[in-house]
Amino acid sequence: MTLTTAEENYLKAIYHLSDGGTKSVSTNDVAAEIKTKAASVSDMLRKLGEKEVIEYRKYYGVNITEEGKKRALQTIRKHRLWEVFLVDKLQFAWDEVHEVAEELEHIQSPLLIQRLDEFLNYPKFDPHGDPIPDEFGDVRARPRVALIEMDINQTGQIVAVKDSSAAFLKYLDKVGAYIGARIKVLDKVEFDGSMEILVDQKKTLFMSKDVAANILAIQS
Amino acid sequence: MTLTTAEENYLKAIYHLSDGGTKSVSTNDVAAEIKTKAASVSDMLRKLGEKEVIEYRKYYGVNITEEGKKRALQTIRKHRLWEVFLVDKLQFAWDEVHEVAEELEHIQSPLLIQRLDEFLNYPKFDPHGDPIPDEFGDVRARPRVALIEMDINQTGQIVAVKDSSAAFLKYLDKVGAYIGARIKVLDKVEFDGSMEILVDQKKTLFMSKDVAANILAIQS
DNA sequence: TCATATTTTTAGTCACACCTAAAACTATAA
DNA sequence: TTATAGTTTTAGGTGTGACTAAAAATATGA
Repeated sequence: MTLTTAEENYLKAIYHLSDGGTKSVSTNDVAAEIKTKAASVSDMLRKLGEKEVIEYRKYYGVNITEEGKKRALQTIRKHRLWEVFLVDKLQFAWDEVHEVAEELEHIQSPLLIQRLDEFLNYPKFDPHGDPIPDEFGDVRARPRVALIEMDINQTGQIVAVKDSSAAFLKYLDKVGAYIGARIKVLDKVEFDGSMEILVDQKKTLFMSKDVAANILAIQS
Repeated sequence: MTLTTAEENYLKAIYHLSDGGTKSVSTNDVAAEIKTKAASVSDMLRKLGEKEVIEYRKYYGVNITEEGKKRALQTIRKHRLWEVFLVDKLQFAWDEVHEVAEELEHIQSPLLIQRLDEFLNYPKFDPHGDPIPDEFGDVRARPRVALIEMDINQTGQIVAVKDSSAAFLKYLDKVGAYIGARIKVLDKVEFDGSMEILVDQKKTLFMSKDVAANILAIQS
């Protein structure tokens, strides 16, 4: 059973909205994510239900099935591998890759993905720090905390952002933060929750609590 | 004005069937090439005519316009660059690349193609020896050499004969050589100048130096 | 020239993925 | 509990790109 490009996109959206299949997702939520109308979503949910990649109860939202989860993870794997390719091999900036990867992820060729994975040396994380599922859909999770949760003098490494909008990525780039940067919390201002961060042992960065809440790090 | 994937495929087919825009192409020929029915082709030709990438006179076939030629060459450029990528970087065999490249060629991102071209070191020919148009649609024609001038292990494609007498053409036909055949020089016998040639990756051919001097090839 | 064969176009359908408008259902709060 | 607000579905329609069947145009040959 094959899925069309549109169906793959719906399934991926449902997977993300359901936090990896742990929550129900409403029709309206899917419509907002896909940027389409609720009426179109109803149609599609009926179809995805028939294909048994979701469980669909009218008026009560959807849950993704095991098969659906597997399919969604395959698409996510392809998306993230292509992102690594674009950044590592074609010198794309990390905020330029999403749209292109969105197209590339629908190319149908298991051999292509296998060889691409090999060519990229089996990367485990994409340029945004998100984990790349293996061919069986298994993900190597890394415990991540929002930067704002870290204590003074703690060290770590930036691994991801919550809000990956182009605007936010551009901002990070401008101030000199990036996925992979080694960081140390120099100060937390109690008054407004803002933080002072040392980046790569040399650059000091001031950020509001809103920014610090959007940056995810692993602690070391 | 943008073209859909289907429209790009039609345009590419028309470009090839018309020998680069030098001949008219019939509805049935297009149908055979695209593997669809003549009725579907009629519909599409009307649409491509409206978009002015072909000139369409009902019942009299189509001619590709300058704009159409440019569009077709862009698609061909993308197809061939992806083929180079698949073979050179992902270790695909030459006969495994076509279907995947057929999908990849429709990805819409000028930056992607520019960077891919750079990454591949601006290749001029694809793995089948076909020339890769530059971003303006210009193609570098390849100098022809007599087969006898080629070295052992060199690959290429037969493009013409010097002596085009019926007798010689008949002889070529009989032994299985033809204009367009992919060849590889397996051996050159010093004693009498005769050659051993692999045709289309499967057939081995022995020919005298007189025959080899009469066949023109491009090298790949 | 005229009947016939071949090619091509038109007419009418279908599936897909979207839309708007309206109806149906669920949730909420007085 | 009942009116109403919000959500979701249904009904009906659109454009794309395919299809079949039938009509129309062109080509061919006695």
